[in-house]
Amino acid sequence: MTRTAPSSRDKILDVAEALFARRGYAGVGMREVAEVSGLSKSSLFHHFRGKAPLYCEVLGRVLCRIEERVSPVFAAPDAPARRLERGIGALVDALAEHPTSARLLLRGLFEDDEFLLDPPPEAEAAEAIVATLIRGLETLLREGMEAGEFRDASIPDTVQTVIGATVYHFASGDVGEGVLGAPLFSAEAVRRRKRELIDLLLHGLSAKGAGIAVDDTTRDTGE
Amino acid sequence: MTRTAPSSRDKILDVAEALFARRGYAGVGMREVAEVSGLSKSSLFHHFRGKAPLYCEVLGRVLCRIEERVSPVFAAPDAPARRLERGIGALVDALAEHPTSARLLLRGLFEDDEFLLDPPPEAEAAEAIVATLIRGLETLLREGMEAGEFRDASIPDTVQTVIGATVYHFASGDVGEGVLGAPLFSAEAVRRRKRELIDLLLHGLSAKGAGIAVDDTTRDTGE
DNA sequence: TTGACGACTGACCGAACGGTCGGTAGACTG
DNA sequence: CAGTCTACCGACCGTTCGGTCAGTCGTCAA
Repeated sequence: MTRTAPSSRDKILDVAEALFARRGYAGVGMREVAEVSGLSKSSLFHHFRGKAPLYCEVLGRVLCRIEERVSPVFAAPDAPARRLERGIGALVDALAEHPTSARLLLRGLFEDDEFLLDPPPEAEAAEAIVATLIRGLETLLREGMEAGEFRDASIPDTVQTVIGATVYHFASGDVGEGVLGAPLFSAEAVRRRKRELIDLLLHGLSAKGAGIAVDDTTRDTGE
Repeated sequence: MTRTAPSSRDKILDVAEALFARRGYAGVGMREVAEVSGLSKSSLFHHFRGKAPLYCEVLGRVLCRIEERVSPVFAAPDAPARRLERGIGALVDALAEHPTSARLLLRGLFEDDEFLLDPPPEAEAAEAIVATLIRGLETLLREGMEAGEFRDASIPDTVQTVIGATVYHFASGDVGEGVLGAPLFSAEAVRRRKRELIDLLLHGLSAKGAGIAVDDTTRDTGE
């Protein structure tokens, strides 16, 4: 793990991050990374053992940036509802800060199939961060329910919903901008996203009743 | 547009759907599709003009299956809340019916960058279906707000949340199963997902107040 | 019987892929 | 000044990519 002068190695990581986010692991060639980085292809193999380790390191960097912001909030001494609120805010901020992050994350989620056989050691660090973040959100929700702040919902499903509603949104690209009719990453759009998400979750998880009646009879149609 | 005997052409589409869902557009070669289909690679080019048109047709097929189930529900004469409830149910059922659908959709969302230049005509049909579904959900939400059933939330953001919470969930693969601690597509998991999603949305969008107070002072930290 | 047609194939093409290798230039150390 | 180390490069390897093409085979209408 030689620490090269930050310039070249970091430049490669930056370029690779942008390209992998746009076209995915299989869609990006080392030649292209080299070209955009202003280095020769051989030099990439000097800094990284191969394409897969490079990809995993890019993914790990993104996950670190997110964990740095989110984990402290989850671990704060506030009430669960307040922690959830600030956690969502921190997650949204983290995803909005680098427009590549959400796409990279979502793509990484899919593409770990290809790394299941022969996984580079860099992949473990990434997996660990994901696990930490998920566990943090789980315990936050559990504490909120035990404290009577949240109603009794399925914790795993709520975690999935939070991930989907945050990561998908900032990964949705042109489709998302079509829905919004405006840029995804403008300060205003990010602010609104944060507010809408928090409002929906705090309303939706509120222990005090007053939802809309649910029609149980039609719930299991289909399949 | 020659309608071949359904066997070979459909077999190719089935195989391509499974492979593209697992490894994405760039990650799948025509050779592999041919091999699994039990045909020679040349035969693929007899049935489809190339890789990109094949991919777009696969995507269109998936979107058709979903639209068939969801659109009638959106257009039903029920009250908005009831339509939303049944629409979510139909969407979840449609995504759960073929485990490849959600992944394909999400991947397709990312990869349309590569089709922006030289888009095959098959791509337009897919775009149109997406637009129809989104418009259906938008008008449903608008009507619900105008009728006083839903509180005044951002319609585009709510659409994004619904897409994220449904499509992401069923596309989340191993990560999702790790969160759930159980299979994603078991009848029980699908039933629970439907219930949790509907509960959260109907609670979260309810016009009758009673949410958890939101702390405005800490809302715009970060960035 | 013939001819047209759709389904299908094997051989082949140029380009791009990830990765290796031998070597060079410069900085730093003894 | 010799030895070493790091950053970097051009040339090259075997493989695989999407795609083309000439041609075979069976079917069916005239």
